[in-house]
Amino acid sequence: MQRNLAMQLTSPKCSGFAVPRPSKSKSSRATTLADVGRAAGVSAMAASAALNGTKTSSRISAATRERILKAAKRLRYRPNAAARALLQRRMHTFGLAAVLYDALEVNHYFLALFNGVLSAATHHDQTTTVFALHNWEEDARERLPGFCDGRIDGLILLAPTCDEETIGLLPSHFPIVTIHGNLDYPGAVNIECDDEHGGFAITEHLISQGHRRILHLAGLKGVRGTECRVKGYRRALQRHKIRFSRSLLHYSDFNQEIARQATLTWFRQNQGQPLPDAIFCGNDGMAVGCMHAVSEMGLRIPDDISVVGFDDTSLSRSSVPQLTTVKQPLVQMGRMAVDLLMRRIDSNQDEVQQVSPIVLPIEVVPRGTVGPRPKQRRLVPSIS
Amino acid sequence: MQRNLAMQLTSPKCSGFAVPRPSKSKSSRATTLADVGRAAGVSAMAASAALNGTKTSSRISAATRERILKAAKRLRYRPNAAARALLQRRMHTFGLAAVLYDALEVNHYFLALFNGVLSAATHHDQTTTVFALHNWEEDARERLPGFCDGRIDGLILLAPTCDEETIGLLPSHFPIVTIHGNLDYPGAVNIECDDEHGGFAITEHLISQGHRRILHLAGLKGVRGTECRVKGYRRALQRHKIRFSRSLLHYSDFNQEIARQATLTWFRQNQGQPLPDAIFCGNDGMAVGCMHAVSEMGLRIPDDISVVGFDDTSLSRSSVPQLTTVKQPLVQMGRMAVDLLMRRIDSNQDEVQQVSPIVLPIEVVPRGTVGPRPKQRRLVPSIS
DNA sequence: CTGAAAGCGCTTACAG
DNA sequence: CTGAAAGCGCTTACAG
Repeated sequence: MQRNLAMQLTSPKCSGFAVPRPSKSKSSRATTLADVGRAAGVSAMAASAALNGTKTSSRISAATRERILKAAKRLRYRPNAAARALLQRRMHTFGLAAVLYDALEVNHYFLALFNGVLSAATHHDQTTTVFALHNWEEDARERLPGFCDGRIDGLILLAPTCDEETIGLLPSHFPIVTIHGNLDYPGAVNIECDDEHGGFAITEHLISQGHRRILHLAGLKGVRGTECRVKGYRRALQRHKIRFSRSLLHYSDFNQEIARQATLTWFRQNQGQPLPDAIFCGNDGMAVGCMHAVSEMGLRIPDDISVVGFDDTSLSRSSVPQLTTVKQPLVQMGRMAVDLLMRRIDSNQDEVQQVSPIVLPIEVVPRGTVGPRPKQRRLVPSIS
Repeated sequence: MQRNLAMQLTSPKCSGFAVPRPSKSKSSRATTLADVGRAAGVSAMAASAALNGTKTSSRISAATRERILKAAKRLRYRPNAAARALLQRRMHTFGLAAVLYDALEVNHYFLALFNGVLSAATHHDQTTTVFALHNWEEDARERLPGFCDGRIDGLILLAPTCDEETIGLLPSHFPIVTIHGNLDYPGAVNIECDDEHGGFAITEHLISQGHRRILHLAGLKGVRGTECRVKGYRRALQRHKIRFSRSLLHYSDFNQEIARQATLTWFRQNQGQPLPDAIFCGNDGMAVGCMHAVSEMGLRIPDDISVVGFDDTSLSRSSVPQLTTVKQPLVQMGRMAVDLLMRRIDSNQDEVQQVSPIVLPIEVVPRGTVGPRPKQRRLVPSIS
């Protein structure tokens, strides 16, 4: 019991036991400021001043400074990051926490955001530490707080299903930015895109091609992004006087294989009904799964049926034919998350600055999976 | 001049200037061991002993220890990572350096390895810091050594084109593992897979389906992986008494769009020649680009022509039809890199332990893009 | 068996 | 204008 508590409290990395100091011999020890000073015949402090170019450096003569710089270069001196961090309370590193399913589409989505995050991090001279969580429930609650132990200065959460309790466990005032957060966490900025408008625009795009019987294969029920897209879908139907049919809204999950199965299931349940003109999928990975299912049933895309996705991840350009989809500016969102986080880290964390959530615009990207509405009405074929 | 040198020497994160200590008020300062001790009415050292469960903890009475644990929990105490690192010379973090093109296929390849790296890192209670490089030349040489300043305990390099000079710039004895390294760097373990056999096996697979006129759209010339695959391709032809034709070996690059263009170029240059039975592409992304080109020319896969890739990244399962390819155990390679690195970190770095490179087996994965050799001989169509 | 001190590597504020 | 000291938060070896 007491043991357990101790385990909980200590950082996971030492598993409750103090790690013995490794016996490194001199040869493998990194060069220190003292080494540089010794080599240049000055104190460590003088070396520090010369190398950092602080105002105190003015007192070091040009000749001495040159000697110091030369020694530092020769010895390949690098200021120790841990020592600096201890002093400055800054690791110049932030964390990126995400649940990385094995599933494709989450990866593609992650990859795009990650590109943005990394490029902005490099720009700010920060490094990025990735925390791969198993889920946003127990695992996040158990491990996330432990990461906020000085190894990172702030945290970006890809938090589609993160709840308020989890956020509450983190140190108060810890700089946090969420992307596609499921809630507006107090004190955290959220970045998302206009999902409702995305659902609206892509549905309207399909309607503009003559489609009227549009199946929406939606993402995971209850997730904010899913519900907003459904809302947009329904608004577009209403706007164009198409009656919403409950049988044309089918919830599934953001996963290629699950979406493939869900498509087959829907077709099985609706045998003999009129074939949908088009299928609007919750994201690109789902659309690819849906395309596989449609193709298995002997239907051609876009001749027999149109299919669209959401996100505009790299998947949409690798499918054959390429996928018509809704572009979320994912790379930009990743960059923005870093910029916002940097601002929060630099600012005084005590002034509670409630920033309103950032909502980015979306854009329909027409590619090859949408065609005109088929002339000939067909029924849903029976599945062997 | 002197300024420049100073800039070079200081860590990039502070850009040559000392960062002023941020004035954090007490409220946002993290709980320290002293705080815990004070709350429990003992010294910081006693608190440390109780929380760490070291042998010295035996001297702390059960009641006192419980008081300390309670205080620590109440105050949400987390041992400061920087302070620990300073003492232990361990950040419990390693770096993963890679050039992350915007191009698709490198990302897919990276993603698979990254999954393996992250899962093994979690298993070892380590965290992973990602260093995104622009290239393996100037950028790697300039920035990589600066990362070895104590913020990471070791480095995994995805180094397809890294040269020996770059490795030489890193601190000697710094634990390094390379994946698909282009050279055997002294002191670094390299992990790769049996590319030669992969090229051989997939070519033989095509031959077994009756194909004889096999175009090899190879990856970037000069990269070890590329050349090994070419070698395997040629060995398979030879084994089956098919004369190698220089016109059927076309070097390109590991990039979807470049491969698409290269395919079109090859077809343009070979108009009127017999159509290849099959195309063996340097990796999956190239295969997808090739599929797009082939499809643009009005040819069907696999009825008119077969296409195969290499790697078995997630791309191969998202194309329609799904791609026949060669499986590299990328996730496993990522895991293995971490395991090896951990062993190097834990071991005494002074004993130069030259480990022989690790070569993993490959496996042909038959999917939907390979069919029997078309009965009817066709010629390369002309491109509009 | 317990407490005070030393030290990891660095920088800053403070004596000389 | 320069040098020695203090301190970031922690742990370990060493006096009492």
